[in-house]
Amino acid sequence: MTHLSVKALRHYHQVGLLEPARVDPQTGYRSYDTEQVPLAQVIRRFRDLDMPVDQVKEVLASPDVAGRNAVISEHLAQLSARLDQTRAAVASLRDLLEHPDTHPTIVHRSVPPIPAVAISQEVGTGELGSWWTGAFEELREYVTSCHLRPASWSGGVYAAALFEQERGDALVFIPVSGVAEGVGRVRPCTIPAAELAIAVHRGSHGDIDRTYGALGTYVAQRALGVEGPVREHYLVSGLETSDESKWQTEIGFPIFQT
Amino acid sequence: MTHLSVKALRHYHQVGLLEPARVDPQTGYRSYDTEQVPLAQVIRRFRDLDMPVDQVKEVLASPDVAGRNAVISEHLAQLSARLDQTRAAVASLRDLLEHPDTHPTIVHRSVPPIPAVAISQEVGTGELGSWWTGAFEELREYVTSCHLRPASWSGGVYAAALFEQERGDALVFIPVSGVAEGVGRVRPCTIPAAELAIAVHRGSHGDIDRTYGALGTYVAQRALGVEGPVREHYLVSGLETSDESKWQTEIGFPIFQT
DNA sequence: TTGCTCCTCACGTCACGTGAGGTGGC
DNA sequence: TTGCTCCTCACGTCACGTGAGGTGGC
Repeated sequence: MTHLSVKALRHYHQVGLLEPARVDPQTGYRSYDTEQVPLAQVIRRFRDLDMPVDQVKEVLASPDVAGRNAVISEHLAQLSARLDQTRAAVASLRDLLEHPDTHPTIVHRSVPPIPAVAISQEVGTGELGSWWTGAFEELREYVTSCHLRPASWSGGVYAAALFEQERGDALVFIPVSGVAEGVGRVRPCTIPAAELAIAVHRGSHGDIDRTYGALGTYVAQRALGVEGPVREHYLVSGLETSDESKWQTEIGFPIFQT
Repeated sequence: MTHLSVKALRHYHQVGLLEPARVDPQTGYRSYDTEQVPLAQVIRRFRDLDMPVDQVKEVLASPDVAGRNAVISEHLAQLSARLDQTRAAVASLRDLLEHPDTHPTIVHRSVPPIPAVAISQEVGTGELGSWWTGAFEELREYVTSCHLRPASWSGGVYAAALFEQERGDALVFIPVSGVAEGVGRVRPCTIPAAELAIAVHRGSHGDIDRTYGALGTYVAQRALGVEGPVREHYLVSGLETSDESKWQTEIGFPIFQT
């Protein structure tokens, strides 16, 4: 009747998602009422949308329609985001296979210490995107409210662990001078001086690994050492335009002669 | 450089997807060459598209571009199919929440034995869709090549195990008379007589469970017994139009008085 | 000598599917 | 008495992530 398998029904019983109307105490046989059919159908649809069982329970438990719709909308937004990501991955794969030998120009640059305001935190790669957006929103609000003028490009500083362990220290900053104290998560700081090997990545961050790979190959082949976190400067980013093909990201590997 | 985590690299080593260029026999330390970076980037993209590791191995192992592209295309087709399915599930969920009390009209009908040509097999629900399409293509080809005229609607007969155990006997048929022997998978047979409770499902098969649920509720509330496989008749189906909203499927539960 | 990095197990994740082995009711 | 259906464990799936515990090289 519901196109749920027997195994699924047993599982839903076990996790408390859909309880049988009666369970025979002698034999353990499960019985359901016809009134449970619509509920089962709703559950099946949520599961078809890959909504986790716990989240389905939440939706069914929330008594008000508003709260229920919020959970549903959030899940649909996640589906839509995954869809965008898939589309980007397809484009990125196609580009990689069609133009395998695209190499960016790499230059060396000494950067001095930069006074800035920054937000930093240990984050996982999964949440990095939303953290990045939220942090820059807060930074910009702070800079605007203090009538400060950015002295240069916004940037980020990312620990190696973030890439290697999927979790590590991230810091985003806007260069400004003369700030004594911060507000909220915003803190004044100085981005340390560094010797950088730099390349500009154009386009979506979905294939930013190509430029990372080119830089890494460059320093490995020249027997340069890499020490410290990677630096990024956002020449054009999601803060300016949602057209990802216009994005430009400067990537800097901190190097030293070995 | 590749945005693959250390854990992922170790895993890819273990399953033989990406072997380190050198492994120190003393310490077990893995070393990679810069030439492996592009390969790692391709792997990352396939995995971003949820291509199973074994399939990625297949793609990378296939020496000719044609075979490689075939595997890729097949995977992209699967992605696209899943996307359609998701879209359908969203529409189906919305419809269920907005119109929870839609009930089809249910009638009783005695059907006589029907001579037909059929293809039958034990199948899983996962492969049912493509099996169905392929089987009907073969049946139609047979009917056309023998200059037979269908005597009524095409149909299907589905064992309960197919719904309850995700795997069971399925049979699809085209009613024709006077066939002595089959070709390929096609076999002449007689669809047995039955007493049916019938409802017509309109629209995509994505929410055909609603009509199944309505029929099941109907027979349960009238204390009718259900015995034998479910019957479907395809009044309008994917064989006639790809516009799923136009589909009409007659569903018959075989009943008896208790 | 002390961190740091790399390593190897072993186990957890998530929603069931897959058997194995057993029992009640017709 | 014989199938049939329902049950309960226990384990497998898939691609890693998460610790625990240990070691080599600077």
